[in-house]
Amino acid sequence: MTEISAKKQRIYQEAARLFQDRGYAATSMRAIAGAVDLEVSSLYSHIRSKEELLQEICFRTAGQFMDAMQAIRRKWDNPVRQLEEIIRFHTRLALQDPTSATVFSDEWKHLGPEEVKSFVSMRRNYEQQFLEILVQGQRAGLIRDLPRHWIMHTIISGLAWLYRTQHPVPPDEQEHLIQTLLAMNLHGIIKSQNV
Amino acid sequence: MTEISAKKQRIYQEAARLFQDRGYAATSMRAIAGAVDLEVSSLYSHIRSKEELLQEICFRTAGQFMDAMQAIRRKWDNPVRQLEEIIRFHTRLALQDPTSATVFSDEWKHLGPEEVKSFVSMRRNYEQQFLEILVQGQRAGLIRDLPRHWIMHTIISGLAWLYRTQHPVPPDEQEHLIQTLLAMNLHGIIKSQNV
DNA sequence: CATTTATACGAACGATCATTCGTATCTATG
DNA sequence: CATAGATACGAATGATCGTTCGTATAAATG
Repeated sequence: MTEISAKKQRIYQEAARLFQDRGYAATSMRAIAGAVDLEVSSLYSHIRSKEELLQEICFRTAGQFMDAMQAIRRKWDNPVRQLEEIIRFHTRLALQDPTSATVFSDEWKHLGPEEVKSFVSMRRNYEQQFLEILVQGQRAGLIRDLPRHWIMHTIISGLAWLYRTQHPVPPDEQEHLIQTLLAMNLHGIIKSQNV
Repeated sequence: MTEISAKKQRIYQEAARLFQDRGYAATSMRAIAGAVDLEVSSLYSHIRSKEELLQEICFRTAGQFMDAMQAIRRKWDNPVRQLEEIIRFHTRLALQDPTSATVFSDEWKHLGPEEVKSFVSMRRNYEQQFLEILVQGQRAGLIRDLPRHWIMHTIISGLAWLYRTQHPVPPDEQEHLIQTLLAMNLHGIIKSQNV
């Protein structure tokens, strides 16, 4: 019944790729149609509108982030370990689905007014949970007493190049990359330890 | 003679703001005209085209980055100090002109084909100089032997939230923010020193 | 085989886009 | 005052946009 046709999946995939390359506003339905070898009008046999494409990509990715955050907070109680797992998840998702990650991160502002409100609300929820982890880490004396908002934004923003730049990282380097990102975020890039 | 009229400056300023909010493609000349209290056709008494606005913003900001990089490399020879000054400059520019910084960072892909080539070439030059600083720091044993491209992208990307998110930082907090960003990038967020 | 259902298409619609043109007004200079 | 140049405007142009509609074909169902 509610089976997702292969063609529909293909449309979403190509739409995400085009949204990443040119941005939502600069991507025409004609361009999407061309990418999936259809005429423009034929697209509407599969999707309702251009904005539906954007909505699906944004909220599906948002759901993945929310689910991951919840799972991580359930599974571990050490806040530093939780942070590590969050960075792990961001990295894996960015490498596995960079186009969706970019659309999620950059193009959500082109959603309709009510969808934007819903989206921002989800993101605020996510950030709130992130901040709580930092609070716990600081209370436990594990994390430096730096302003938590600045820590959070720097960590999240510092991972954005993974999907924004088109540097493809081979799968066998993925764990090396994650270890490097963890080292940088947790211990910085300076060798000497006199802080 | 080559005096820049106040109205022209105003147009560039409002254009950058709109490009940041809605993106280049989704910003109409009518919206820009409305923001500076003009009719659309009147804009063309001051500027040549919509793309000229984008070009000016992108390449002016690119020039600022290139100049800063050159000045820093001339003034200091300690690579860690050079990195510190780069982070300082990114932060100051992001806080002082966040709209231009966003356009520079996100909207350059809407430049024409030849301008994109020129822009990417400048950015590659900048990144090359950044990498050289990291090489020197690693050779001197000051910077951890992590992959340099990953270090560079993480640092630069980790500063992007300063202009991307609309968190206004009051001027008297600016130095505190810079110190926090330096601490995070150089030494991480973890208290314990057993690495 | 007959009938429904899903998919594809060409043509067209109204809206909006960036830009141009002729003209009017305003400002500064002779 | 007269003239010239800069600035502002309304109207129009051609292009492109997302979407709809009627129809045709292909696939699935009875």
